[in-house]
Amino acid sequence: MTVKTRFAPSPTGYLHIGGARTALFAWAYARRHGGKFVLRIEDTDVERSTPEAVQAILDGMTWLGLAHDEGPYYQMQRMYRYKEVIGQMLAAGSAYHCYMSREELDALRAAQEARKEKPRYDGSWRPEPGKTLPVPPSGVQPVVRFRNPVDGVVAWDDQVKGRIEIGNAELDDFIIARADGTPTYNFCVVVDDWDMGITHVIRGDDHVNNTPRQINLLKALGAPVPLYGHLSMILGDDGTKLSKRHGAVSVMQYFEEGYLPEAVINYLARLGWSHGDAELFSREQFVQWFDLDHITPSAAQFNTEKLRWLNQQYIKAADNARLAELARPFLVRNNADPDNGPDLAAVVALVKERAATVVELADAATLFYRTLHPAPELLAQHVTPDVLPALADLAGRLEGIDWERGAISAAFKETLAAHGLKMPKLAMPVRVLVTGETQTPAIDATLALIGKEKVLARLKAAL
RNA sequence: GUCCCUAUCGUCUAGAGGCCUAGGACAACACCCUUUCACGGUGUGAACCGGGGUUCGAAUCCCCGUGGGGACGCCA
Repeated sequence: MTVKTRFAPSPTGYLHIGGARTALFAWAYARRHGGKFVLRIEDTDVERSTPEAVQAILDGMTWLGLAHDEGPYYQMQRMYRYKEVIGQMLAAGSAYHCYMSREELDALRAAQEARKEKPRYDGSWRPEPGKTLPVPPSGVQPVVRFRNPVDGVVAWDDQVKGRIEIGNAELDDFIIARADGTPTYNFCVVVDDWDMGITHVIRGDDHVNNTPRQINLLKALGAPVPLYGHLSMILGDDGTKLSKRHGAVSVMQYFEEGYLPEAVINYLARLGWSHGDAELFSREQFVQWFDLDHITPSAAQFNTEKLRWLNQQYIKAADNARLAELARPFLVRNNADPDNGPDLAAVVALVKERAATVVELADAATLFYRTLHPAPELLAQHVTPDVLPALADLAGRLEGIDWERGAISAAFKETLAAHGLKMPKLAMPVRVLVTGETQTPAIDATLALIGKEKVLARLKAAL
């Protein structure tokens, strides 16, 4: 049997971090077993589904590198199939028309809640042997309900949570087609998973309660029941449910904040899954290791600090030319022109050890492309009158050398020796004068990249 | 309210009855390295929710509490 998994988002918003992890796990499972990964867009909620959201989900998956082998399928394009199956179920008696109005239903639920009961449909229109059904009111479009078994339990061995059993007594006859004829979620999922030959349903655990209904439906249809694995939810940094408040709405936001997709993948993989003590591993390694047995059944809290650390590890290891291209737009945003100054890849090589994100990388690179004027208090603090002679001496020595790091370093050391100073005493004022900052890479390497002319001009301006 | 799931350092987690005086990682703190800031290195503090069982032995199995989460839609 070929493994087939699917990711089935509803296009009502962006691909958020929880959805991304679900997609990652479903993708990895298919890859791990040489199977297929299906993308299915569940757009039957016409009110809330948008083409923009579909695109956003596609973009997010692409950025993360989660390619699907089949699809995307769109449920709205499969209406003919759902209607066909509903017709069959009606004919077979496993589904029936229900004429209870919304108002009646609301009243029923309200009464049940008042009695502290679990709100559920009471089966008024459910056909039973020897039971006389009410007369269908005229002018009312009926919904179609599934005739759920009354007795027994539905059980499955959840691939992450273990065995789960739910009594049929807890379930009611849920609606599979609305009054306007459109099918509902639980029904479409079942028909799709069946038609598409899905073998492993890996999804969020908010679907645990839907699973028994879907299994009953599958059985009524004579369809095979796939294996289910329910992933617990991801909580925000503050331990509460993820929402817009946490700024983690869309995975693309991580792109905008300067995270590398491989870092996000690595982080997400470790959130709720583990392989011994392994923390830092490639996508390929992840696919080789991934299994359902080591998924944590409880909810996990998102930790931006750790994501940052991982991202930093990936930035340090990343190719300079690639990082340069990624940083370029952020440099431009900083009003720096990356084409007017030292080679960006060389700058990136120098600053990447002190950047946790591409944004920070660009920020650190900015001083190489823009004249930054030091704040007066920095000048007052570092460029004190007693270092002026040493600075003048240094400027003189720099003027006569070949402009490369080793020679610059030598000029510093000679100046230090001549004036009996320690490195920071001289390097800090130079740093402030030339870059406008107190935090830069090693001063000799920094000066080497900025260029002789600019360095000398800025130094002399202070003397 | 009913049903379902869940519970190890602040956080992510290792742990499948003895290998656990509970391991790793992020974060914190200290020290080292050092040309500022970082990086890197070394080290320290930090957890099995509570109570009952089962067992020679329980973080691991069972039960009951408690905390957290989810579901109970003509949403998905």
